[in-house]
Amino acid sequence: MTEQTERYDPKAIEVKWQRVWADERAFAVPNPEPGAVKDAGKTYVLEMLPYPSGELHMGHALNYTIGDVVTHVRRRLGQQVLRPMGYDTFGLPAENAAIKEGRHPREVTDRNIAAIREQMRRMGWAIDWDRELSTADPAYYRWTQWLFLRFYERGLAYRKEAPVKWCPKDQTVLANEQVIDGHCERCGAEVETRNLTQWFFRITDYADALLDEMDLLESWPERVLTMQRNWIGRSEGARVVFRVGGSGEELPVFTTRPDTLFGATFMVLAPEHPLVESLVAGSEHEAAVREYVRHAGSRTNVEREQKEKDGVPTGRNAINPVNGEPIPIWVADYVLMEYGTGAIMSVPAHDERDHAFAERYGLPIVQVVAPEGGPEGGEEPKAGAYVAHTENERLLGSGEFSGLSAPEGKRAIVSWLAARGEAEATIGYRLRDWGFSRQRYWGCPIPIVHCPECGEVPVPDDELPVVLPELTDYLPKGRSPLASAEDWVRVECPRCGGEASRETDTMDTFVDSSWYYIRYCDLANDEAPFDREIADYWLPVNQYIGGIEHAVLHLLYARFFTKVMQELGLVGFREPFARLFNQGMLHYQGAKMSKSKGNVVEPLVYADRYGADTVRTYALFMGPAEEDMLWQDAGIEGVWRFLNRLWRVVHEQAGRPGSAAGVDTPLARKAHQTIVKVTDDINRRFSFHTPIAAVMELVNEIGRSADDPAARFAAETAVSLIQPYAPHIAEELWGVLGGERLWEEAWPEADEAMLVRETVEVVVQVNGKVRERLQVAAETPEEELVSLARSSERVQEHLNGGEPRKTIVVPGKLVNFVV
RNA sequence: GCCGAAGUGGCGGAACUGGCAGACGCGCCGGACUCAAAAUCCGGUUCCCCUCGGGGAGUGCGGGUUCGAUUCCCGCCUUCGGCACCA
Repeated sequence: MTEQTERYDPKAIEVKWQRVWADERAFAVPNPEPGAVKDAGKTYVLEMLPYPSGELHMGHALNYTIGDVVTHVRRRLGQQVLRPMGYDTFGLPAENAAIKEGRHPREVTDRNIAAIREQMRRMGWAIDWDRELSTADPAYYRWTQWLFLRFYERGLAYRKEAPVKWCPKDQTVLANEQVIDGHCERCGAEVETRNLTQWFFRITDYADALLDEMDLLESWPERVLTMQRNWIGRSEGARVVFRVGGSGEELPVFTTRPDTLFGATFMVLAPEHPLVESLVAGSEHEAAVREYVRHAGSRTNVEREQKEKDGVPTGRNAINPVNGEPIPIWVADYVLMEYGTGAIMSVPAHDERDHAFAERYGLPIVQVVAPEGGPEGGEEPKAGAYVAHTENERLLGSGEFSGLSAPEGKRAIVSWLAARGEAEATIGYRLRDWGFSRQRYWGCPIPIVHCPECGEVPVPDDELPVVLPELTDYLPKGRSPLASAEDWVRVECPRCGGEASRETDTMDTFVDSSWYYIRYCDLANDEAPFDREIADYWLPVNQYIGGIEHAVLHLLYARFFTKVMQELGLVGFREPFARLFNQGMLHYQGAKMSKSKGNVVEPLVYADRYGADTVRTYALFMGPAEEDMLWQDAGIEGVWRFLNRLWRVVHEQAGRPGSAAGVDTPLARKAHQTIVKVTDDINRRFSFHTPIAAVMELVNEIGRSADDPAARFAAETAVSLIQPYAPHIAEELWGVLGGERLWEEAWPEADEAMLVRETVEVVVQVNGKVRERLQVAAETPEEELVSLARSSERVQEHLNGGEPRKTIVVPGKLVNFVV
């Protein structure tokens, strides 16, 4: 063997094997025959698809390498693994990238997709390249539009005027989920609230299903479920009807604390509340209220939250239904029109915000609930006492309800009022309908025609897709760029044939990605988005992998879409992703790795230097993949050295006879233990970094005991186990050892016989202090164990020749003499 | 404020069911090879004390359970993440 062939040259071998995999379509998997029974042997492994807004960054490398390890291991365990790839082409990320370059988004995304595809091949990921899609492909978005029409028919997609979030920089409406702390998720600009006519999906109808059906999920990170629960924000309470004094007009409020109704001392309306104007019309308060409402409207959401609470009185009263008492009605912008009814009953003794407001304006504070052991029933609560809500509170000063516990009080008061038609138990949600229309060019057109005669008319299915017109000037202008494509906009009304115009807003990119995971199953279908039988065969996705940033975006939307598709009879499952894995964020040079911070690490730069195998292995060796990880340039060197060591060790063993059958040496045992450890870590614990350490340990051991009769077997084991991480070098070394097509070899199984421990270690203590450790036969009987332990010199020394007062024996683990 | 996660060497991190804390890697120290260097290989590396046999302390802090706790329980502290004028 020459010096040349012995040097590890990742570039050469990686190109070589990637070509083999491409030529053989090594990771393609066929669809089932019609009528095929879904069996346990199928697996769908999916990673969130990339935006083609740039090139691959290390976050992608981590994401897709996790999926790759899962894919390889499951394939080698004999499963049929579907593992496709696509591009989330439409949307702001890609369009903004195109604007920056001054080119057309189609051109930029086509180029980026080509680059990303090439980079993915260079990373050697085991992708079924026959199943590749782009959401901006008319053959794909035709079905996005088709699905929209099905939602529309059911009233689940609708248009209305509503206060919506507007990003002044990106010049488009955003979904609530795309607003982070009052700022645009993409560009960071502070968002405004505008009243606009927009398209919405009725996701709020599915709030309970989205919560309750979390039970159907096999394994999702708790933090994602918590985030979704928080986002949906279900709270049980009651709608209670107050009436305006004098007019008797109804003024319903939503409250989660009906037990405190007797403590309501004033009422507050949001400035946007429709009744505000009529309440003050013609009164001495009119001018001041109008001025307040106007001023509140000009404040940004952030200002509204940060300032001290302020408000103005209307001079009118509301009648508290529990006791008929009149309480003043105020207008204040700490009450939000979007939540509940836009009006609240204020209980300053039991709500922090109401308390602050009451203090400022000298409004009465009446305590009506107290913790158990606090003030007794009849006792007058101290004026100004503010009591925070706790679990075991009792009602006081609440008429006939005094003495009840808070939960009992809630139920009793609500049913008492409900009997008079003045209250009903209701549930409030934080979740709003998903506003999905965008005033941007680069998105899926909404297949609706506006006709002066017929109103909104859906585009007939057979006219789909409504193709996005090619515009040279597509820049955002605050209104939809599509409106300037006059020839495209002008259209015959599908219903009456009269002159009509197309909808010019486009869909949010999250609509495109809400169903892509099903399209992969049946990519070529041009009669339906997918065949139900095929979809039901592959889905739900067995293992979904992606970043935490989509916890309340994509992951919530996709769950919603799936539920609707199931109700439409399109699929037979309610949840799209059975198991979810969120990889952590990467940190580098003291900050989260991100483009904006300019500290991104590009996988291909490192792949050029060390090879893709080193990058892949290091990406997972950094630490637990579900936690944030620190990229260290020195760390990747360690993996590079490991692969070189593996290379050398295997070549040393290549000339030796292969079999390990019947060989029982320390190294053979080590190899078997490593198999168990690696298999267990990947399959049971879903841990990807410790297996690498285990293989490193094995390789070190082989290097130290190259003459062990099992050394060659141990080397084979190491190659086989590292294959999911470093498939190219593993393939090459497998060849050196005389094998071929390792990617199709069975995953190694440990020989049970090698793992039986004939001896166990027993800890011997005197008075709880460890004095000796004995290796004894596993089946040593108790008495023998005790006498063995007692005969130890070191133990006798501490027993001082005396008899132990007590002896504790845990077979196989411990003998403790208590003196 | 509410909810969730996490605190282990100089660093990233191991430790499965309560049983030798610090696997593996980085860094550092020493050695081999070399004219020399790089690369590679071998050994050492939690801290303190030491008569070089060993002894003591140690997994954020304080308690508890246990023969035995990084692991289980109670109470704190700190950090990170999510939600938050949501009534």
